[in-house]
Amino acid sequence: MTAKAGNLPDSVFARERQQQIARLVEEAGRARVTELAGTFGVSAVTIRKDLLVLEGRRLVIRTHGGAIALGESRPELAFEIRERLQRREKVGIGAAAAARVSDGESIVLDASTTALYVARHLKARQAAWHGLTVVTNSIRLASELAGHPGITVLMLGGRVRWEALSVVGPLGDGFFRRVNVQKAFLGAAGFSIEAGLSDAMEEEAQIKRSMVNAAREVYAVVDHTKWGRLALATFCRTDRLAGVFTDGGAPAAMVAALRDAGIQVIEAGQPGAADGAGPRGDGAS
Amino acid sequence: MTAKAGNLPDSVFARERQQQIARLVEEAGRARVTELAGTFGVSAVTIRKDLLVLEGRRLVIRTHGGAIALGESRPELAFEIRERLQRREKVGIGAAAAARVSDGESIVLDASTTALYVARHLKARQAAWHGLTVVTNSIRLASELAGHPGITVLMLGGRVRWEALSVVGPLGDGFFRRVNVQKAFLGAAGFSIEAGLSDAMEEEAQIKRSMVNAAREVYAVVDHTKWGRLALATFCRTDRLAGVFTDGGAPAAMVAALRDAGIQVIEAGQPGAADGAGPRGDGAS
DNA sequence: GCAAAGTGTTCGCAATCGCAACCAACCGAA
DNA sequence: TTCGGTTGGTTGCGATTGCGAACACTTTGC
Repeated sequence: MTAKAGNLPDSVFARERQQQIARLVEEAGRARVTELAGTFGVSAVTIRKDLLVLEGRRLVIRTHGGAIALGESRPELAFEIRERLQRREKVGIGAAAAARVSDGESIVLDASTTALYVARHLKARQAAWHGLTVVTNSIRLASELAGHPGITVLMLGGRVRWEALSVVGPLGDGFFRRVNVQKAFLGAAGFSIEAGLSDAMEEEAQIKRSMVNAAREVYAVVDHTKWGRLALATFCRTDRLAGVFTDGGAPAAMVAALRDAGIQVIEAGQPGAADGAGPRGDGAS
Repeated sequence: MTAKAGNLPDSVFARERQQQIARLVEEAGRARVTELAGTFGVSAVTIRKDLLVLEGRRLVIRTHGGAIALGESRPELAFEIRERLQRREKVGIGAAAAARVSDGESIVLDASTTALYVARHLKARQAAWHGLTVVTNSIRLASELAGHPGITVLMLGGRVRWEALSVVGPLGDGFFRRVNVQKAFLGAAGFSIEAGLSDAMEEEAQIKRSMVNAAREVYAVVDHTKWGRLALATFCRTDRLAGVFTDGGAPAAMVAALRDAGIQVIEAGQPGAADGAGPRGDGAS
C-alpha cells in the first residue's frame, strides 16, 4: 500500500514538523515515537530521524521509545546527549585505550565524553587494579570512577563549567608540579596534522595544555568525525603525540601520514565504513 | 501478572524511572526493591537492574533488599534511620543559612550533607543571583549547583573520597592563596564548646581547617544531634566561630554559653512551612 | 531522464522486561 | 554450633518492542 494518500504536499515541511515536535516535547516533558507518528501522520522511522536531528541540536534527549525534554538547569542530561553521539565508536576507542593502561601507572583523562568511555572500560577490567591513579578535570568521570578498588582518583581544582561538568581555570595550576603522570588520554573537538588537537573552548584547551605538559606520553582519543576538523584553540601539536586511538572511519591518508611520522594509530572496532564526507554533526567533544 | 496489556498508563521510560528512583532514594535516604517495584509497577528484577545502573554512576549504594543514599560519613548503619529523620532539620538549617548569603559574596561550603541543603536553598531563591561565588570540595554539591545562573562554582583539587564524594588532601593547598571568601558554612560530626567543631576523618578535617583559615566568618551548620559530641579531629575552635545554625533541639545551656561569648546562634524554625520550597526542583514531569 | 530530498518498508539486531531456576545471605530454632 | 527456612540476588531464556541500515517509492527541480 504505497501511495500515502493525499500526501499534503504543501502542509508540513520536515523542519516545521521538527519544530513542533520540539515544542511538544518541551511542553509535555516527554513524548513517544508512536504518539508522534500518529499525531503527524508519518511513520515511526521519520519521527526517529526527526528526533535524531533534534538531539543533534541539543533540543531533546532520545530514550528508548521516545524522547524527553532537556530541562535547562540539568547539566547531567545535557551531558547524556554527547555521551551517546557516536557511541559505538567511542566504546571501541575506550576499550582500546584502556587496554594500554597497566597497574601502577598514573594517567590523565580529560573531561571529554570519549575519555569517559576510557574510564568505564578501566572499571570493567576483569582483574582488579593495583595502584592505578587517574587524574582528571571531569566531575562526571571522577564520580563514576571513585571508589573503584585499586583506583585512586585525583581531581584538579578550578572553576566549574556546567556545560561539560568539567573544571577549568588557573586555580589548579600548581597541581602538576606535584603529580607526575605517564600517559594522558585526551579528547578533542578537532584533529588535523597541521594544527594538532584543538578544542572549541579556550579554557578547556588551557587545562589540556597543562595535561600535555605533565604527561610523558600523550594519546588522542578521537572518533572519525573529528579528523580534519579545526576548532578554536590548539592544545597539542601533532608531533607531541605518542598515539591516536580512533575508529575505522579515519581518513587513510592522514593515518598513513601519522604512521610515517612514527605515531601509533590504533583503529578500534569494526572496519567501519566509507567515511567519505564525515557526518558533520556539530561538535561533540 | 505481566499486565503488559495496554496498561502502561504513563509509560515511564527506563531513564526517567531511574532518575526518579535516584530522587526517591535521595530524599528518603533509602528504598527497598519491593517498594520500588510496586511504585513503578515493574518487577523486582527490573528495579535491581536500574539500581545497578545508578550504582555505576555513584548515585546510590546498593544493599541487600534495596539501596541507600550516599550521604556523609556512615560509620554506623544503625543511625541511618535517624539520618532520615534529621532531614527536616537540615532543610531548616539550610534555609536559614542560605538566607544570610547576599549577592556579590564568596562563600565556602564543605562536603557535608547539611551544606548540601544550604546549596539547594541557594538554588531555590526567588530572586536571581548576581555574582555569587561558591567554593566547595564536594563533588555532589558542585554538580548540583553548576549552571545555576549567577552562581560561580569553584572546586578544590585533590584526592577523591568516594564515601562522601568529596575532595581531600594537600594537592589543592595553594587554592586559598588566590581566593578570598567572606563566609564559610561548615558541617561537622561533633560540636562542643571546649573542642569546637570536629570531624570523624582527619583528611576532611584537614581541608576544613584550610577553609576556616581562608574565611573571614565561619558558620557552623549542625543539627542538634551533633551538640556535645566529639569526633576524632577538631578543625575549628569555638571562639573562631561567627555563628552557629542549628535546629530547635540544641541544649539551652550551650546556646546560652555561646551567646555570652558573642557567637550568634540561629535556631531554625520548626519544620513546617520552612521547607516549603522544595529544594529539589528538577522533577521531570 | 537524472539527481536530490523526503518518506515508507523490510529485515537483522539491540534494549527492555519478566519469569524461572539457581545461588547467597540472613534468621530462628534445636 | 548446625540445621533448615525465608528472603533477596543473580543468571539464562524468551517475548516484545524499538532501533538502525539498506533499499524502494514519490515528488520536485534541472
